[in-house]
Amino acid sequence: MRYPPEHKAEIHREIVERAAREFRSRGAEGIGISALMKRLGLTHGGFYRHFRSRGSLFTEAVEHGFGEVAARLREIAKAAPPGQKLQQVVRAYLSSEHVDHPGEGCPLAALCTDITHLPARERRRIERPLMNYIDEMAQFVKGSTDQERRRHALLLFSSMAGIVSAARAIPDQQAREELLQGAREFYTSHFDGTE
Amino acid sequence: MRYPPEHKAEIHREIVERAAREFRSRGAEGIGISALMKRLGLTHGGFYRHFRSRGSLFTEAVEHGFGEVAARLREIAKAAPPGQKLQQVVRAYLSSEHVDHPGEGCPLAALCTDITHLPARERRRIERPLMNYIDEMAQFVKGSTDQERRRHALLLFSSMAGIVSAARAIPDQQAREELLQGAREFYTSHFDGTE
DNA sequence: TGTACATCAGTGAACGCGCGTTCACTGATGTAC
DNA sequence: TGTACATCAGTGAACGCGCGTTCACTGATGTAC
Repeated sequence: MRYPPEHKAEIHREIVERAAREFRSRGAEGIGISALMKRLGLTHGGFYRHFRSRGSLFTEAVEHGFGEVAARLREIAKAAPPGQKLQQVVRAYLSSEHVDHPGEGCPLAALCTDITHLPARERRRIERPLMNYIDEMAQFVKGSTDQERRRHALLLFSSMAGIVSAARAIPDQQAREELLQGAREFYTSHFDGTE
Repeated sequence: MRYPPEHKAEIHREIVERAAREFRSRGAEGIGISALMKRLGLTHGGFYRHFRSRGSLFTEAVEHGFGEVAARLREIAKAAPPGQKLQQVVRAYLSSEHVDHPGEGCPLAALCTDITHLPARERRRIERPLMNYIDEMAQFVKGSTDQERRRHALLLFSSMAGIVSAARAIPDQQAREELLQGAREFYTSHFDGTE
């Protein structure tokens, strides 16, 4: 079959979006090419018209995930009353919503250990989108210079990713909610640069 | 061959110790039964005299890992001058030593996402050793009641696990060291209960 | 004391399965003439 | 305008491989008599 000229790019994007969701919620080994393509109504054979390999898709999916989360948090900050931008961002990040829906959440929280085990080449591809994400968040974080704000943002988001990961690992609902609640208070009071 | 009566328990322990190391440094899917047994000078067939399944070993290895790290940090606190216990513990946890040697480090930092994807039954088995670890660390953490210290300890160690994971994901050595340095200062100054 | 048998950690071939990847083929549409 | 051919995303069978798991067998030592 012949497809319209924009068709290929669209399918490519659909695969990446779906993969970004599935990898975050099930882990890097949690879904195969065949199952992934089936979810888009396609078969596995066509996959290699779009990607060099499964690993390449994983990297691209992680990159996409960082962009997606940055965009979401950007909107939340935009909609927040002045002086409450960081508070709202931290609340969204440390929400049980985020803990319960890894598929739409931060790749750092959902895939950090998988990223760690990536070949160096792939890991370097991820570095820039990660740093763009952090740099964008830096504007809401306290600090007297841009550099200091960036350092604080990396510290804050690495820590919060740890909180979200740990919350997901804790089966007890109450302990989980307590951790999130405590963390929200702690991080909003120590990193706010917008008040 | 017939082996001395304590032989089986010894081999069992050796497998768990080695698995705890390999899983932490390579991830839950990073090593197979065959390669693991070979590293102990054994063959894969005998594995099932010791464990019901690979998954069961993984859980046991994680449990072992928590005990191991708790013991190491306990010794560090013990050896620290009074008033510097938490500081030393945080320094050890947030050291580049820890970042560079996941195999001997905290399972929360090395395997959090793998733990998240465990079947509920296995995840619950891990809960107690994790909480024992946290509870033991709680004595060094600020707070006016035991409960508050425990809540702070969970917050602190989840956050620090996130820092260590993120540091491992960051290829740039300088950015990594900067993150660790900043985090050491931040967490020692905000959670110390021994000064 | 000697003999026959039981035990059981360990061995390594074999099995089954899933997965990433390849490849010959399809078929609707675009292009050349 | 019509005909022959090229294009290329997608299909699904097939391949190769690794891995978890099983199982018949080994053989040193313990136990029963």
